[in-house]
Amino acid sequence: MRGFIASLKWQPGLPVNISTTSLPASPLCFRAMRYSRFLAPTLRDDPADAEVISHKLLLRAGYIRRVTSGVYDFLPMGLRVLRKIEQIVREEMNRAGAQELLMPMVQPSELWEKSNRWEKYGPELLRFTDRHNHESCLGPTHEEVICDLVSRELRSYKQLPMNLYQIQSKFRDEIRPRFGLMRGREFIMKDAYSFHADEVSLEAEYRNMFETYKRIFTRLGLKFRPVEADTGSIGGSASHEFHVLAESGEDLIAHCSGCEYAANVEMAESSRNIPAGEAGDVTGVDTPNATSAEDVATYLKADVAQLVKTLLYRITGGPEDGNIVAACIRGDDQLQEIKLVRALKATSIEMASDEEIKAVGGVTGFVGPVGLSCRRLFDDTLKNSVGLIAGANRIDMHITGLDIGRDESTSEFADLRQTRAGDGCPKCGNAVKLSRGIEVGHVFALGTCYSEPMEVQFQNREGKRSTATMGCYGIGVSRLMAAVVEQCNDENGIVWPLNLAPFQVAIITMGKSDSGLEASEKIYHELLDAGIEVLWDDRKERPGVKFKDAELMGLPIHLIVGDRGLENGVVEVRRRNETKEEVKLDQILPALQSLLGGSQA
RNA sequence: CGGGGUGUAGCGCAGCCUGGUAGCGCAUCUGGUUUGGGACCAGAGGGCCGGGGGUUCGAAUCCCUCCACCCCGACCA
Repeated sequence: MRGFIASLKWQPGLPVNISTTSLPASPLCFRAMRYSRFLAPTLRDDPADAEVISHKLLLRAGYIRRVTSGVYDFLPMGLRVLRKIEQIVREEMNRAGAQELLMPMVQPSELWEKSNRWEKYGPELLRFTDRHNHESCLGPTHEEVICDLVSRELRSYKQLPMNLYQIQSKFRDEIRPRFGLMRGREFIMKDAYSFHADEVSLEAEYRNMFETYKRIFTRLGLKFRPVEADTGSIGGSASHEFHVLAESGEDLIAHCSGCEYAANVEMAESSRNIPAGEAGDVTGVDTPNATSAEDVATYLKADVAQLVKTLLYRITGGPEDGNIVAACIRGDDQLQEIKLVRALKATSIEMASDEEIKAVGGVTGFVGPVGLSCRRLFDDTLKNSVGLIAGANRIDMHITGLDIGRDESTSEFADLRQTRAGDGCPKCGNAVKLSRGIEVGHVFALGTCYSEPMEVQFQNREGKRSTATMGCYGIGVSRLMAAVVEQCNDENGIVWPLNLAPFQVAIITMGKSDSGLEASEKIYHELLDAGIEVLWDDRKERPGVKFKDAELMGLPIHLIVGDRGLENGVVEVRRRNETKEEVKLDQILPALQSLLGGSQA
């Protein structure tokens, strides 16, 4: 080793000529895509801790490896796919007129204090101090940094609108990371931020991004659906999520069978059949041990929908901070907690304890709206209803004949129930369906909620200082990789679409003779020269092993070079699990180019 | 945060109940036979049995404690 080190010479003063036209070949460069030299370790068994198909397959096929909870390595093949997804996103963002930049992952606490999020953002924000005892965090998102940047550079309305984006790693210390790349703590995201002089301009850009997202997800070959989304605690005027439809999705979305309406169940509105109750006087009835809505309905031989479920929550944030609030819905409905949070302008809610229930006059198991000392909200479907049944706030008792409009002077109504499959669409009345979705994109008209505190100001047409209006637009790039696999797989492994595959072609060399290897190497170089991405499986493995691996990895085109075909001067070209044909040796390139659509070279 | 579960070789697991210093399959390495759908034979390497503490002559095994990871729940008066 010592002699080797001495042989590495640097002579100062000598000009270094680096020719870009005739690069000397590194000893490794022609080996790079030979499987025998390539880091793509496949596993025969499913790793025990992988639950969803994309997690299993990406691990087994050698795309990713786990480093720690919610944090992954992208191996060479994984990175190749990631780059392709990024490139599609990048091309479409650029086409839409956005400019790429790169912001830091480490952010100073000052910026977050300025936006008031240092306090508001929960434990998801990973905070730390540096050696100077300076408080910092890992960026879960970049509104603060972009606002800081733009506020320094923005002077005139003439500079607006502008849309800046980056493709960068984010860190969110999720409560429960799971499903591999689907919900990681560290993940790669494309985030764009637009700045505008007025609402009209923001709306135009929102629409522009909406269309851009449709293009992106279409190019990625995904079955997706834009859905109306909760604007969250941030406020803002409009928000859409883009969901990839998949069984493993963590979100529930409601979509109409008759029109375009689609919304996250966190906010989906819908109509339901409201049973006609019979009016009567409020009467107490004994309901021994009947606490659940179903039990009470059965016991009283009544329709569950005529029951009023009264749920008590402890509220955090907003005007009701620290208070207990009652939410009333029909017995056969479920409370959509996000709707309650929104109705109360709260940040979070939690079910009240037995002591808290008691403190506001309730009796656990027999809580009803009548007689509670706390604020009460009723679901819209309870308006104008008569003959309702509710808890009596006395042990083993309910009341019948309740008419909220008649019996309650200070009744507040809001949409609190969760949409159910079969409910009526709020737009057209047709039946609503529920599907699972993976949220892969989110567009958001923010308004001035960040630009105001961050002082993103400019001089307007009238010469006065004005605050910029903002939009933000995110795409989960690494999550997309998992989402694609969720949709594109079969019993043998991943089935990448051509434009996302890490390699378009796998050369599978079989047989024992040297002629197979020689022919393969020739083809390998021919394809490389033609700009085709190819992984040459030159390993000394049996054919079955090579077929299985190529299929597991999801490579779209397999070129099988074997002695049997070579004797006749042909190789076999297969599309994964589809057609196969024999192609003469000198026709390989044109055959592949036609399969690849001619655009890949 | 709460509840449940699992940590033993790169991956998948057995051994633990009933203590005696570690095993199986796949993968890896060597040699040979094979070669169009996850081969076979022979041999080999690889493990502070998640960490720490305790009980014991002796701990993967029993006890305590910490940690990591996975699953479920945040569905309800």
